[in-house]
Amino acid sequence: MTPKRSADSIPFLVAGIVPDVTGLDRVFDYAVPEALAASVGIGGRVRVSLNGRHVGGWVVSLSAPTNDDMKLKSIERSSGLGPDEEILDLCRWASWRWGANRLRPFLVTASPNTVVNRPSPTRRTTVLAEPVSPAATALLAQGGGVLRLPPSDDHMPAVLAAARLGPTLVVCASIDGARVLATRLRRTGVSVALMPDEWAQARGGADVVIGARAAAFAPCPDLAAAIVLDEHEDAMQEERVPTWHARDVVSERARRHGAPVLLISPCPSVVALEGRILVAPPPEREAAAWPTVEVVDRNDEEPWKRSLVSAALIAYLRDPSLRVACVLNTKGQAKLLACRGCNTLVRCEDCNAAMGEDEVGRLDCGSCGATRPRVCASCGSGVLARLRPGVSRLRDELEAAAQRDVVSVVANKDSDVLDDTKADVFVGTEAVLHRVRRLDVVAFLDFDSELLAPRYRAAEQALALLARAARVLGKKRSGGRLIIQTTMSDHDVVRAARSGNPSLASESETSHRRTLSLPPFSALAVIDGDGSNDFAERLKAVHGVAVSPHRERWLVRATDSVTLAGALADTERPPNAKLRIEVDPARL
DNA sequence: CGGACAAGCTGA
DNA sequence: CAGCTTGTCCGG
Repeated sequence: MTPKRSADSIPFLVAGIVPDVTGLDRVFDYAVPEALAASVGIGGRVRVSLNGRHVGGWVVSLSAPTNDDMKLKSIERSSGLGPDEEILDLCRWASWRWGANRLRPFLVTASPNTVVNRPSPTRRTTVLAEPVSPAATALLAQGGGVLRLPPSDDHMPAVLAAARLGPTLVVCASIDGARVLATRLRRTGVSVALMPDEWAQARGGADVVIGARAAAFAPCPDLAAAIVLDEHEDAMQEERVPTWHARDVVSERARRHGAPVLLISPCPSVVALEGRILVAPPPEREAAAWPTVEVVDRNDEEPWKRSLVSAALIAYLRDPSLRVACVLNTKGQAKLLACRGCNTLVRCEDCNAAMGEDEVGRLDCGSCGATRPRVCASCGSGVLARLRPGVSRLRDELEAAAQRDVVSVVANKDSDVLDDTKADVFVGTEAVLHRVRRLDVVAFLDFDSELLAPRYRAAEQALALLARAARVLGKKRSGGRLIIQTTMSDHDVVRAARSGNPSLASESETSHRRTLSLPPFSALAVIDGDGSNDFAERLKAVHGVAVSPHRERWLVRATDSVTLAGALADTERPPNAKLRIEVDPARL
């Protein structure tokens, strides 16, 4: 459409602009001067003057001017490329899907970190590198699905299978993982754009565009296939609102292109599995690809006497030929309580999760929010014992047991390098799995606290933790040992790891979620902030949506994510509300 | 978000 | 009533 220019004061084109200003997510109209008409396109980044200050922004629409547009301010200049029209539309979808009501956070994610004025020309090759995964090839031919690859299996053959189809988007759980894979892919002659730094090359058309979560919004012209590696990882979901998930963004994006998606994981989430084909290796091969798992049953001792340093563990600690990591997650979890009278662990009567103690001395379920008096449910005794030692005491205890130096590995500081040559025994949070190399034994000292964590995804996250350890240890024949200390040796997650068959966990988790109507059998959102009471009241009227109070906030449960997103988008927000809407909450 | 402006509070 | 804080509105 060629706009008419009847007078000099009527702009050549009118651009809808989203300013790059947090807290201000509205579209403002600006005139596109004829001189900029060639360099300003949809999704492009521009500088504009807004209310007396110069700010960046994105062009989200272009239209012919009307007579009302005579007094519009003009765009000052172009400041490079942003998302193309398709990605812009994907941003709109994601904004709707995660109840964001604003576009800016997605536009930031979809834009390069530096000014990119033109795409970098990239050599497009025919990918012929070997080896190619036959399972991945077959699954891609069926339109994609979930590929369960054991923890220490190489991802390259699956990525190469996808790259044979044409331009492929690969989303990894970490930027480090993406970097390693990018380097290996380049060695095979494939052209690779590593996000976020090589945005211009991605836009120019690389064979493989690869990066961490944000790469879900990376340019990838003529997308032919997409892969999400380690779909089960928490890092796949943005932790701030809008809490978008790379799996869901990539799936929607590929669907729009008719491109197949592979969700690859040693322990796929039940959300990933729902409605998708699952391909797993033959059971014997998969079992062999997990390390040897040894379960130390902690039921043998009375709960308050139980040491985290079991006799079985001591044997490994004392073997000077073994490098041992002891994992104890202490971050943000309630202390476990047990009854001194009958040894029963204190659990919620409604949802079975472990209960903690609140400030007023009542028992408090971190999972469903129920509370009850501080009394054992099975024997009525009020004498409860806390089951958690301090980490420094634990280090001393381990050192005494090991009769050699024990290094405690603290949370990931900026210095990712840890001198892991000074000792052979380590203790710390799961960070030890990322920061210590060459381990022979990984011991989860208190796996109950993972299995009973007050989050509805606790079981999946517990298995994810075991998978991470399994990746460090390698296959059974490499001799690594995974030790799980727990009172719940029959738990499906423990059985799944021990038998190297994640279906044992995912099948029971699926039926559990179905029974409790949790995702993927419903869609959840948690709402709080100013105006949330009014907003929740209005949501109650929407068909297919249930609203209930949950720990000082509102829990919204809908039949599915489309209903949920529709309800959140169509329900009027109170004026001046400062709502915080967390769709698909990672923990609940 | 950040600037403009109005309304409310305080102390001399 | 100047000087300051707090709240509300608005941007093209």
